[in-house]
Amino acid sequence: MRTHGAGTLRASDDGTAVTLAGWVDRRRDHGGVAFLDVRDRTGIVQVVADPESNAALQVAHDVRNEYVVAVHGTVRLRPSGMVNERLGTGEVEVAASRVEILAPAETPPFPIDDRVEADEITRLRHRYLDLRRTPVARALRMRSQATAVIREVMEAHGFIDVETPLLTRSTPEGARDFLVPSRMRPGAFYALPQSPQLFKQLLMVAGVERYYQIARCFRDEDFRADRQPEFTQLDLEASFIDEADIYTLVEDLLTTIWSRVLDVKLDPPFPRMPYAEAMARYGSDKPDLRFGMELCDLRDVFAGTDVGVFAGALDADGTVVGLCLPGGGQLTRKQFDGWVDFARSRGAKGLAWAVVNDDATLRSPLAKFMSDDETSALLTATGAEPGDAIFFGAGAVGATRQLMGALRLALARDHDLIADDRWEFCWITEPPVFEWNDDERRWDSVHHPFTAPTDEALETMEQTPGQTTARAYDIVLNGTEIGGGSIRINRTDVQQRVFALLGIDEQTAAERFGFLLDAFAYGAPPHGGIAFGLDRLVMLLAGEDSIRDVIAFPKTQTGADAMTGAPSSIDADQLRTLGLRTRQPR
RNA sequence: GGAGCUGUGGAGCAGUUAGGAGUGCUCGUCACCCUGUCAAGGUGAAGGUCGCGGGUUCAAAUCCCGUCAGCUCCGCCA
Repeated sequence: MRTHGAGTLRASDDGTAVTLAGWVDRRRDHGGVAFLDVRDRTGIVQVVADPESNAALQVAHDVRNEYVVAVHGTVRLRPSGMVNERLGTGEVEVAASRVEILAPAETPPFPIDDRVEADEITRLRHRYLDLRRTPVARALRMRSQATAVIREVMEAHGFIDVETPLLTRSTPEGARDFLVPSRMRPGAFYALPQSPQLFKQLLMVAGVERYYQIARCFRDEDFRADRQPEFTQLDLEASFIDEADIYTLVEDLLTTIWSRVLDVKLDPPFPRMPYAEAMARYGSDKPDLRFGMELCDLRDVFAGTDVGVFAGALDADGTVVGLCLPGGGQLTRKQFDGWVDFARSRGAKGLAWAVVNDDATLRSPLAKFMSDDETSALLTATGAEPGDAIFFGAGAVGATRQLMGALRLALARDHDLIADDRWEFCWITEPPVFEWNDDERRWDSVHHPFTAPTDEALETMEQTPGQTTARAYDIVLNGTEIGGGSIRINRTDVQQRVFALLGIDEQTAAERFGFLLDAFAYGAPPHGGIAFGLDRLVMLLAGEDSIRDVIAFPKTQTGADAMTGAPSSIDADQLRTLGLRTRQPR
């Protein structure tokens, strides 16, 4: 149907007879001559219809934006001085002998224009039009490139792609499941997988040794800019490996992706930071290392202080955390109040602040309670200079660090302190195995119940569950967790001890994971793996702020597909077939 | 479950703080004119339940209450 891509034509094609087909990106009609910018997936080229070919000119008068046309003509160099340097094809144009309308088009509900960002809901309702725009199309291509490189690298390392079921068994742990009713067994349900976790471990027992899959996963939880109910993981698992093997493999994979997709050279190995250190220095298990502003432990500075809130926190075995904002002395009282509100909205009782004066004294609501020794120790500890602001959080250790970590990010964003041209990868290692669930009064898994504790932690696991470190790792890029995994438990005795701590008795374990435990009885190799959030990875590659921008047909925050109208009600027959009845929603 | 922001011709915005006639800007659309534009240009025209419902008021896009939708965040996401 066509001989060339519109965007591929160059001066060297001068004189070539071509047939193009694509959409009319824009028409400029001068009456006696008309220009059509014709767009296809390769780009845009200018087509000229002039009186030398009256038939073409007549059709050109009739076409409108987004009409689908075929153009027969000849490539020629543009007259001197009329080169368009913003177009790859700017040196040439196609002199049309014939223009054929393949399909007319309504005026689109929003401009198909890279410069205009229409309302997101309008774009999603007509996603097929939104996808015509360059930025969105570019993200899809980048995603395809990334998955192509992933397959290449994984195959080169001897991994094989194995598909696992989408209709599987519900597991009450973790995220809420999406459920699918069974017609054959009314009242019974499949669950869509939250991840292929159990299957990939079974593949290890099966002797696959090296598995990977680009797998769709489903979690019925609330949305964020980087969370959709269905998303894609690069999932992998290998036998007879340890953490170092995973790090090497992943660093090779990511380095290759960045090199091939962005032509950016990364510099592995990536830094590794124990979880406890990340929490202490950044108040986050996914620190953004593109800027400094580390948290500052002020417990020593304020030991025995007269500042009431600090003393109260320290007496209760809590902490005082400082955070220095360079140049923050410029903030107005109202702005400081705004950050206090920020802290309160995140559940903190308050947030204190101080500005460092030129003479190294403090301007602060708390200044009159602080001794000179405390002030100078504070400046030394935080490294604050005159003109800087220091924020203080006080309270329970975990919550305070988390609050100050969130404040660190928000302040840096607000003051544009984040270098957006950097790729700061980081491994976060040895997170806790268990976390205390205060509501349920029990220990929960941080990762999942098959995560192996470190050898050292294993000895004291029962005495101090909260301090048990895991052979687990997350990989973080620019403050976004892009992947996480662990070395799994392959010894029955260890698995039983972990279940015991989690309050999962033998019978419950058998009901929920019996098939896995049975399998492990037949010779389970040491194994481990990792899963990447592919959407997040591509989001960062493409420089986007939301994974919706790298998913062809994403859902809105209430789980709706603005285009198809899903989820929709179903008719009574379908319900009857499945043995279901719906209740009137209130 | 909770907090915040947004909703004004087809698109993007201003107008809301301090109530006074659907007021304005840029683009698009339609008609006519136009032989070198590339965000073409010129002349003219059409196009509005100010998200929806209720309230206050002589009078509401503007104030109040409710509600819907979108987005961001907290909780949630082994």
